[in-house]
Amino acid sequence: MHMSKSSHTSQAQKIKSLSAIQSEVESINRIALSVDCVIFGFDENKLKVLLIRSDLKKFQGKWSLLGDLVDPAEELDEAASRILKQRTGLDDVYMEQVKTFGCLNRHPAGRVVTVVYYSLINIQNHKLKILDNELHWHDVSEIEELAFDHKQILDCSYEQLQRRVQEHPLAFSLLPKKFSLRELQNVYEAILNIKMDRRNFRKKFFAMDFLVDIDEMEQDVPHRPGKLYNFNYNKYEKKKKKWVGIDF
Amino acid sequence: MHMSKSSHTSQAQKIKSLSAIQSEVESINRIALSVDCVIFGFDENKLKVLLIRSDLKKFQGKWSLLGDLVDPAEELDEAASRILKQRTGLDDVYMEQVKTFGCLNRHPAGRVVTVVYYSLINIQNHKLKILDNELHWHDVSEIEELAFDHKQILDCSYEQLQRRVQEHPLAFSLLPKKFSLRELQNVYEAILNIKMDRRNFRKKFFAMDFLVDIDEMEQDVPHRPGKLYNFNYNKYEKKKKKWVGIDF
DNA sequence: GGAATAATGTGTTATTTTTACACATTAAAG
DNA sequence: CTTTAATGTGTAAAAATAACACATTATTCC
Repeated sequence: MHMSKSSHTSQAQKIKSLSAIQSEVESINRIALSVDCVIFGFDENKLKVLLIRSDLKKFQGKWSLLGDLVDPAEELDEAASRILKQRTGLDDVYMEQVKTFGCLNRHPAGRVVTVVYYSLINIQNHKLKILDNELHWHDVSEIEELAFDHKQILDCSYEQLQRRVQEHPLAFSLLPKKFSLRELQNVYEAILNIKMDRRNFRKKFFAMDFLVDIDEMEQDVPHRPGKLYNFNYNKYEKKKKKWVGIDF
Repeated sequence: MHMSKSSHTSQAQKIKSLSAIQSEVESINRIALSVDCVIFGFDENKLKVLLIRSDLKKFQGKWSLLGDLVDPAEELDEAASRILKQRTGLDDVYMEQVKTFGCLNRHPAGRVVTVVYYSLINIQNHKLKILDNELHWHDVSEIEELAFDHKQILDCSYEQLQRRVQEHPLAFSLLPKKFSLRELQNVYEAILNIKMDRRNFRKKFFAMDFLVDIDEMEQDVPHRPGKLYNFNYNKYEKKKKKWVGIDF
């Protein structure tokens, strides 16, 4: 970053002392910064997102993403983890920065720039431990309105998830460690909102060779049980693809 | 965004007045916010990036991206445009947000969170109008060290460009309106750092059917001149692909 | 002006990847 | 024991990608 405003006149080198910059940084040029978390889960064959009732009068009754102000002494990633932990009791989940939203009027309390993260959670393994403000899971496909600009944030995060899930092994973060191929396919179908051919889907994943047959079967399913698999992250890290190809 | 810190005890609905939030937003919780611009260009068959000498004593002699603090009354995108305009005189260029970097110690003057944008510029059409602080183009492949965390920011932006250029018609922003197929291929080869088959490349682009043969030839080239083409953005917008496919 | 040079322009074949599609098997439910 | 509903498996057609060579044209250099 480069802090001086150019004068447009001289081509000379301009040097500033650290203290000159510090006064700019410490002065009026500061802005409230928040982190918002879009927490995705998968249940009943649907993609879900975790919402609370907005605790702001202006948006009373509206649903809202989970967020909080960033402390000036706090890393962004840590703020995201903290919010997740504080609001849900959950820990150690997949997380990825999406984008930063900074519209002047996005927050009624004044200028608040927000850095958005999305998380992927396996709902079965991580039962919510805190339920303040009616915290619970909503179908992504049924959300029409949210507090603030959160609908726009959700849409953007969902689109990023759709893009990323096709090129990276994210789907497994939404499933238990042991899963059947049908469950895996259900995740893809829910996220991408398409139907896939079962045989081709199986062929594709077996060809990738990242699934480990753990020699167990589904339990307590109301139909013929399928085999269970693990995803082998080590193997993936070793042989993951280098892209290349133009396609638009 | 949701601002209260959860107490972890009650499951009741908690409501805050706007003024309560405002005091949080206006108080100590504010952070200096900057925008940094990674400005890519293409020249001599190489991908270039625009750098200045850091104007900060601590990094004297080091090269730096173009950036500035964001004014609390300024949109993020506008800050990025302003920086570009102020430092280079350039206007109306392709721009995309990359990511936000917020490490506690990334700036010697204290906590400065920076939102990174990259831009794509056609160097021929946009001659630099301001040359303060030795502003000029550097080969991306030859950059080894930069001020602040700017090397990391550059790497991240370059990787995003590599990913995006394969799925979106970005390459044309680096070229003049009229370009030859060879120039187009050179852009891809430079960005992706690979060699491509000339015949297959042509076949691919003709099949896409977004190139318009403008019935002109290259001028003043030291070899047989090639035909010139435009990119038809309208046609692209109409028939652009919806992805779908799992591949990692 | 003619020969040498260097890049443009073009088609076909082999390979790989993707898609489409049907039937026997197994366990649970009634 | 019969019915039901899901699992598990292979092949053939179609599409996309990769590999590959030669004639043409303008420039450059004698």
